[in-house]
Amino acid sequence: MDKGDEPLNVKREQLLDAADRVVQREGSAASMNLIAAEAGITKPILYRHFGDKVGLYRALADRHIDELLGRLRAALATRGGLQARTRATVDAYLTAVEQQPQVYRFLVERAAAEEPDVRGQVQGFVRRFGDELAAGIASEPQLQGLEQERALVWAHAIAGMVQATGDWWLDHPEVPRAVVVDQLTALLWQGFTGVPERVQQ
Amino acid sequence: MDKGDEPLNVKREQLLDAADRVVQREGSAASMNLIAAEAGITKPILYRHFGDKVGLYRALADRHIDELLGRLRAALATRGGLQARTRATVDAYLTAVEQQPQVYRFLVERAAAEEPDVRGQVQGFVRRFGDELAAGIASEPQLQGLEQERALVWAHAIAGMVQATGDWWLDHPEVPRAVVVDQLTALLWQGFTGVPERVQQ
DNA sequence: CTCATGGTGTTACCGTCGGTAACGTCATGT
DNA sequence: ACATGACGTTACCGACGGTAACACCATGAG
Repeated sequence: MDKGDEPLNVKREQLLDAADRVVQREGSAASMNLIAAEAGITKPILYRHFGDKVGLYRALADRHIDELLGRLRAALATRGGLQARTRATVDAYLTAVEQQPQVYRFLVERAAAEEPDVRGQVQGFVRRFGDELAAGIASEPQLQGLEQERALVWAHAIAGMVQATGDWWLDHPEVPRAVVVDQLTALLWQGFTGVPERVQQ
Repeated sequence: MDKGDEPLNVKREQLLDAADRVVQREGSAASMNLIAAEAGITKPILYRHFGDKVGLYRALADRHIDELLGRLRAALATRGGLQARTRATVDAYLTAVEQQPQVYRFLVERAAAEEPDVRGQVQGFVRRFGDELAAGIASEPQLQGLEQERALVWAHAIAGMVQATGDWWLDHPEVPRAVVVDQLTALLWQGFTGVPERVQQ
């Protein structure tokens, strides 16, 4: 569903652009009125295009999610061993956090928490990342021993782990990204087993 | 701070009890009016006691957080090897999720997302769990090789991992808790290293 | 006895939010 | 000429978070 009619979605994209600007500027104070004003119009048009607020938020989130998910997919599909690809994926995620913190916050906080009632519908960004990751893990040659259930649990665990670390890192920018990536990769790779020796950075 | 004046906090606790009931019953639709009505009073009294909405939410969250954090601390301090204690802690967390899903949702969704502006103040539940965990990891005899920075990153990573898995599990109750616990422990313990063999459940 | 204090409670109001009804305008193609 | 439909408006609604103003007791001190 939601294919892409050519003439209709022109305006729609403009509205989303405006909404994006407001979110970027106002953060969580982005209201329908503000967004409409930014777009140079008034509320009802917004509602005709997106139904309601979560509709707009979802549309807004989908754009970024699709792009970020694409980057993560690409990182996961690079050449190299599983460890290197794990590292690349984690790095891609944290790079996104670093480059657009406001957008990132919107994705994990608003788009996820704004719809606690319609649960099961959009699931927020991390959830989609987790589902995606589960498929990746399940089809990983090196991990063929995994039963599907484990792949699911692990995928969502890993997604949440990277997300929480990203959140924490937002408030601790003094730690270089490479360090965080290294430590996450190490944890993912060896867990507590490989603990005493220093990470080979 | 926030010690505990004896006569004053009697009413306060009653109000928090009422708020608790509303949150349990209404979920995210818990408004100040509803809470006041549940307590048999009107809004302004609520505001005199808690300042504003996030004040109430914080007081409400703190009760549960303190209790849950206590249980996690206890699990982390049981006798046994690090692995067994890791498992116990993960299990304690997921047990809380299982027993009071509504409260748990409130802790991670509302209390965390309700105050995106006052960031750095309460930080939500998972954040506090992460900080606590960092101290635990740092003082762990078996993990003395860890630099402090790594302990921090790992702690928040692990906290987020368990939290995200808990969230996911809320929507997949068909998976037994023990299975989730086992798989999380395995991931934490060995990471991808120990992957091909089945978990010894 | 009086009177200030401080906690408990109320009603009535404010601005803002998400959302909608009703009404116009202006191209388009038949 | 006329229906269609997208684009746009103003004006309104109920509910929310939050506050001002006022009232009702107890207490204890002068």
